[in-house]
Amino acid sequence: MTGKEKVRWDSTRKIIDAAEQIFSKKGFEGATTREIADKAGLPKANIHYYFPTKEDLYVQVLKDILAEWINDAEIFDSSDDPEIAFRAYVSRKIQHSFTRPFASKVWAMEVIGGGTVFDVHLKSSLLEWNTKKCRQINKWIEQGKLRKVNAQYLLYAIWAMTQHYADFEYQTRIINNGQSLGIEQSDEIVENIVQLVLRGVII
Amino acid sequence: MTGKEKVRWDSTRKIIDAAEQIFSKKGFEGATTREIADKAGLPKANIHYYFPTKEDLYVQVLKDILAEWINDAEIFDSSDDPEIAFRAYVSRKIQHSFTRPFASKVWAMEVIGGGTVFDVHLKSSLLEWNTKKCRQINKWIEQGKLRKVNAQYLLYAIWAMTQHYADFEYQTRIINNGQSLGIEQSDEIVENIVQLVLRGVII
DNA sequence: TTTTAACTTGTCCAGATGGTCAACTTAACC
DNA sequence: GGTTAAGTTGACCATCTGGACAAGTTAAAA
Repeated sequence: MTGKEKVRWDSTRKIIDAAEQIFSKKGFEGATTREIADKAGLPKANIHYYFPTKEDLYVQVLKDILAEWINDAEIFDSSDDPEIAFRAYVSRKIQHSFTRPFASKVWAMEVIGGGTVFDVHLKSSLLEWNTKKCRQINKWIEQGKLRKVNAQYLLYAIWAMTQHYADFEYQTRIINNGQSLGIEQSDEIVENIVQLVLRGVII
Repeated sequence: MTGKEKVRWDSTRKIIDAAEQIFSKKGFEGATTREIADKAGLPKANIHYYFPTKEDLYVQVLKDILAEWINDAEIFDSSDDPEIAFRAYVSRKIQHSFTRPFASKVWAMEVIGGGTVFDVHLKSSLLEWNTKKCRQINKWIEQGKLRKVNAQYLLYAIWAMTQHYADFEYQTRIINNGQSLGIEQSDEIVENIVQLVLRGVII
């Protein structure tokens, strides 16, 4: 990758990173292209060269995030042992809360706000992901590895708890005396969520 | 309450209700006073008569929500039996997800976005609430009623799971074939969360 | 070297934004 | 019934918004 290719790649990367931060603070409507441009260190017109509209950019940011989550969830199928699978999945998800804190927030804002963009571009990917995971949990139940729980509600519970540490980072920081929960606490957090889940579902 | 008093009360109520909806869709920056006025069925200038600035209105909406949550959590102290207390609290929280769906979303957006307003006006109330609840859980642990768990993380877990059904209603709806989880499912949801919590903490 | 397509950016614009204000109506108190 | 304070509202404004565009620069192909 040289010359123009590299320039294109660098610029889009810079723009998406900046957009992720601004969208995560203000949501789609509240974010301004100027602010995104400033954070990216590029003129506003340049943003519009790579992403014709604000919405195009927003969609790209959301697609990136879902792709990463779907990737995270692959690990769910990595083991036939639900304990290992749950722990691996939660662990990855929590890691990402710390290493890529803005991504999940953009998603959260989009969904909370009613998912206008979501509806058109992301619905089917999410549904597919969800169906697959439910099927896996139900398989474990059939195999007698898990208690007979509602797979969907269990998935929501795991989702909710892991998301919390990313999305509500600000709230947990306030409660933790203004000190961010760092990567050092992540093992503790993971273990806590996993314990709760396992005691709930392992026979 | 007659005449002017009633007028004032009616108008502020209408405005706050409308604001709650708009803020929950667009966040603080994305919401416009015009849109709030339209939803409230009042001229924009009238909004500014009761709430001089957009931020004044926003703060009021957030304060209302926190007040309700603090009220919800009173029930936590209503019983010495943690099982009864947890069930009552989760149940109330989930009820509110259905009866007042916008409130929690405004809060979520504020916190996710970094809590500028939160910081100044709501921090201390939240901290006080949190400390009290942790103390109660720790008391139960000392009394041997609960397993030795980290009270703070347990509180986060309960918080996250209950919030999920309010904040991510849109996502759960998509997954549920476009059909909203109605008040009819609320018992099921409550029982699911409570079971997970109880299996995790009851000795 | 010339040509061409990709990229950059300062400038501009129609429409929207939060908020003001002055003219007005309503209801309560003397 | 007259005075006053509370409430209403259309018109207005400085500023900001997403986006268009034309004049430029860069780098790769001919």
